[in-house]
Amino acid sequence: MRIASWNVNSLKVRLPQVLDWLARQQPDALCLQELKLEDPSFPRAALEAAGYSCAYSGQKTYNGVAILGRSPLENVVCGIEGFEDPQRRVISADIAGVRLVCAYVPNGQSIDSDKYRYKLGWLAAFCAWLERELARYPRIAVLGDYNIAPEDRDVHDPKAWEGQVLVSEAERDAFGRLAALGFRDSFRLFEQPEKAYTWWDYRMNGFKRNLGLRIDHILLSPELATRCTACSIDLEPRRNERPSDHAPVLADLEL
DNA sequence: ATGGCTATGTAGCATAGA
Repeated sequence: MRIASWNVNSLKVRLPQVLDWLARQQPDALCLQELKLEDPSFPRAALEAAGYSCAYSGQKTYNGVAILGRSPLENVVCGIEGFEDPQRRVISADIAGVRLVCAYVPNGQSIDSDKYRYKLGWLAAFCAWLERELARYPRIAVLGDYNIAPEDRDVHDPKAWEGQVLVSEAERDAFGRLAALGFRDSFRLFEQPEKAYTWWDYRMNGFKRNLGLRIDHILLSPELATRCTACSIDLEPRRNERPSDHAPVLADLEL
């Protein structure tokens, strides 16, 4: 089973690229973030024609998440149970005996902003909820844009980024608490190239110069981690015309 | 030099992303 995650930064703009990518990689499930469209505008027909069923939770302009599956998606749940949040950032579903959580963690803007405090509170609620979900679903994967670079090796210039949003100690602690629950960063289960990132700034030729961050992750429950055979970042879509600023991450599971 | 680019909403710029 191949699962994947991609922050598309507008599904409306990126739909042709998503369809191309689905045809090329043929994932069994794809989690999308930053749809930036409302549910009535979700391109359901085009994705179903490509062979994917869809579960989505969108809003105007910002945020929005979806799960695409080559087999039916069941028990779809939107949001973090018990955490009121008007921002559409989480959707979960069962597919082929695996529980998938698609998440778009808040960016945080800067460490002195209200958005940073919202991010930390959001992460605390997310972590507490995932502890309960992990107990319910031994086969659970949490995919998405975490907006956290877990370690300095996930940052092109750790000195320049030191203490900033996406790499701050409090954010890395939150990521560490997910690991403490038993979730494994699938990318680090395997030997990987140096300077592997999933996001590059549109400005300053960030991608060409590989000035990136690894902030998109596929976390796996212990049971799924033992069944994971590969994890990689696909750089090809970042080379497209009008690319998303994020690249997709993929993981293969032997179930 | 705190800029640089992209997308959205909405009609000349403001907000947000990371």
